[in-house]
Amino acid sequence: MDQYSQQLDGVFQALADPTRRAVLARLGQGPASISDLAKPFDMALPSFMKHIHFLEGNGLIQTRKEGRVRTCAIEKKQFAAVEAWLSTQRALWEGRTDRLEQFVAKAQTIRAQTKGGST
Amino acid sequence: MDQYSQQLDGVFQALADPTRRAVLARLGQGPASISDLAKPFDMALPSFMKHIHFLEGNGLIQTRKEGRVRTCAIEKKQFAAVEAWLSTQRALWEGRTDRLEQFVAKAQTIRAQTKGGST
DNA sequence: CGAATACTGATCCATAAGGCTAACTATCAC
DNA sequence: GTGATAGTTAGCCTTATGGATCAGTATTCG
Repeated sequence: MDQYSQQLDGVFQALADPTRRAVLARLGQGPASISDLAKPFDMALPSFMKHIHFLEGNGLIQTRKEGRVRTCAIEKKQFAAVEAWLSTQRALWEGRTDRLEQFVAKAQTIRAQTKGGST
Repeated sequence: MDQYSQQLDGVFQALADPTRRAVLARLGQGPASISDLAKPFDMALPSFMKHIHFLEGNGLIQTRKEGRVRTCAIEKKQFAAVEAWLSTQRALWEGRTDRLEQFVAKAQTIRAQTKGGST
C-alpha cells in the first residue's frame, strides 16, 4: 500500500503551515465553528477556508454543518501516522532494525522512486 | 521565540516529500555519499541535490565534503521538535492543559496571526 | 597531463500553494 | 420578506516547489 506514503505527504504538509497548526492547537481544546476559528487570523475568510479544507482533506479534522454553522473538530487518528513514521525512523537509527522495520524502510525507498511513475 | 514555529514549518515541509523521507530512512541506517543516496531515485542529480539542500537547510541532516565526495548523515535533533509539537498537541486534547501547555497553545495561535505581519 | 568521477551552478519550466476580491447561497432574527 | 450572519464559489495573482538540462569545477586515476 503506497497510500501510506501519500498519506504522510498530506499530513506533513498540513502540519507545515503555522495557520493550520494553530487551528489544530485550538481544536485540541474542543470543537469550534469556522468563523470562530478564523477570528484570530488576519486573513480573508475564503483564504482561511482553504486551510480548513486542507486539514479536512487530509483527515486532520472533521467538520459538519448544522444550519448555517459548520463546526470543526480535531481528528486524532492521523496523528498516529506521524508517530508511526517517527517510531520507524527512531527504530532505524537505534539499530533496532528487526525484519519488519527494515522492510518498511526499504519499502519507503522503493516507493519514492515509483511515485512519479504510473496512473 | 517565533523561530520555533518557523522551525516546525521547515521540518514538517521537509518531511512532506517522499524522496526526502526515503533519504532520511536510508540515512537512518548510516551515512552515505550523495551519489550513493541518489542511486535509487529516477531523478537528475541536480534535482536530487535540492532535496539534500532542503534537508540540510532545515537541520534534518548534516553533510561534509572530503575530496570530491560529500557524505551525508542524519541529524536527530530536529526530530525532537516534531515530537515536542506532537506532545503539546496530545496534551491539549487529553485535557492535561496545565499552565505551560496552554500558554504554548495560545502562543501558537497568536504567532500565526503575527507571521505575515511585520518586517 | 588527460580522462573519468562526483558534485555544483545557473537557468528554465509547469504546477501547486497561499493569499485576495467579488459575488452568491443559505439560515436565522425581526 | 428584509436584513444581518455564516459560509461558499469562482476567479485572479504572486511566489514557492520539484523537476529538467547544460555547462562548469574539483578530485582522483592511469
